[in-house]
Amino acid sequence: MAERVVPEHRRQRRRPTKNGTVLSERMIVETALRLVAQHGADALSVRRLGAALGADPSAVYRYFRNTDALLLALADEMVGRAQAGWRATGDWRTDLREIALRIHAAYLANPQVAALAAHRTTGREHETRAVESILGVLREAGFPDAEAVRIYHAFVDQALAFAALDAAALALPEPARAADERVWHAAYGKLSADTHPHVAATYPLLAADMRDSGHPFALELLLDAVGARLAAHTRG
Amino acid sequence: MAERVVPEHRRQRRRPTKNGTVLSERMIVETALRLVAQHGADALSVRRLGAALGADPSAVYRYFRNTDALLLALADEMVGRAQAGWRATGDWRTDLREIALRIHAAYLANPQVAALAAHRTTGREHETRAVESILGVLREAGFPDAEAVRIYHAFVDQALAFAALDAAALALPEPARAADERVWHAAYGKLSADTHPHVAATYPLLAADMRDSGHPFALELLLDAVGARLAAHTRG
DNA sequence: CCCGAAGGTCAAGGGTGTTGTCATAAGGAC
DNA sequence: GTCCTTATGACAACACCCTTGACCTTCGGG
Repeated sequence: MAERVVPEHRRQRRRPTKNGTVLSERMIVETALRLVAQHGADALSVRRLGAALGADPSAVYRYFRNTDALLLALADEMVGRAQAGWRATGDWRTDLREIALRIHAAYLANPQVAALAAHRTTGREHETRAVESILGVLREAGFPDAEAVRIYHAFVDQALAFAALDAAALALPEPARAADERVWHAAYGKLSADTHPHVAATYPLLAADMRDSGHPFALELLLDAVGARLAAHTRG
Repeated sequence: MAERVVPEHRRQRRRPTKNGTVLSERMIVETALRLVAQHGADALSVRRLGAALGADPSAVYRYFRNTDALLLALADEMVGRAQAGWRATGDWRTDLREIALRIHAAYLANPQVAALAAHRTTGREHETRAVESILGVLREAGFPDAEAVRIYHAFVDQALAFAALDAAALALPEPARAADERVWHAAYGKLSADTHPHVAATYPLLAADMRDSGHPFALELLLDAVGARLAAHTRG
């Protein structure tokens, strides 16, 4: 079949589909995100996407080489939405917290896509801008380059990892998700103090705490540690 | 079809398959892990599992209600392998570090399964024992219950989240994985100092650092922060 | 030794991504 | 305004997926 995909900026002809809609990369990405948001995780199939677009499924392959390419486009779109409107305040701690929370929120808004794409490196426009922003916050805070890079890496991976973890839990098919939640009461509530003394002693606190994400607190811990290092650098 | 699955401990009859093998829950779990380890992520299908077992694919459904139940069994097996032989030393920092690194290693040993199951709560034997161990380390270090629970949550979620993130990257089909790695040189190496000054200034450090996991350093940061809190508690 | 039923097998239904081929309309050339 | 090229949408088919209902064989308790 040779090469089917023509880069978006070089497209000239736009032949409408059978029922009149005119396709484009942008339109496909938006339709896919909407599709996944409205119906479950399993809704993202080329066939269903075709149906939602009012086109034959195979038409999608004129715009994306395969489903992986489509996924990367969806991922970068999410990163873009996470950054929309963000501006540095000059206070590194405020800025980093805001960035992490925005990433988390944007990913959770499309959990199905986030679960599939959070660990990918796209190198696309929105992603590179995010990297630039975070590095900027750290270097301007006063970290030497090597340390800024190490902290950047830990920080961004932690944000993405938690986003993926929480998104994956949300993206679960409903029966599995509900079952996982019940486990905290069903299994952990029944453990005996003889075999599991620490769980038994803290069970009510545990069941309550595990209902929410561990991300905000883990983020504060990371910021604490980063702050301590910064103090050491600026003192030294 | 009524209820097909008989709990393992109540099985009495064991009818051999057509080519002579005798099935069991344990054997299916081990075969599945081996299958996934040897061939890629996509190797885990009921059909292929049936073939590897020397049985009709549908025989698996006599042991697991569906593929999700099988996945949870695989997940708990991994948690069990992570803990095998672990014993507390009495030094909380050493113990927590060891637990996190073991989880990370065990999950990366079966990346395909880890990527699918790291965020699940099974409530099974190996998982509850791990929870007990971690809570024990924190409470015996001197944290009051409420704080121990919060730190437990952040700690374990961070370990699982990084394990899932790194596993997912490893589990990628080879072409996609290689492409993601190339991006750090191809895309980020070409960014201009005009538009991305911080990336341009740190690019060699960045490309080198991103080759490895951010987990070890993020873990040390978390342990630093936990240590600071512990000092505050024991002083107060 | 018999017989109930556990458990392996078979076949089918309804999904999936992907690709080779075909046909049609868009838009440049004249 | 007409023609021609070719981009692009449509169609059909392949090979795989999970799951289930019905069937049948063989195990093992009485």
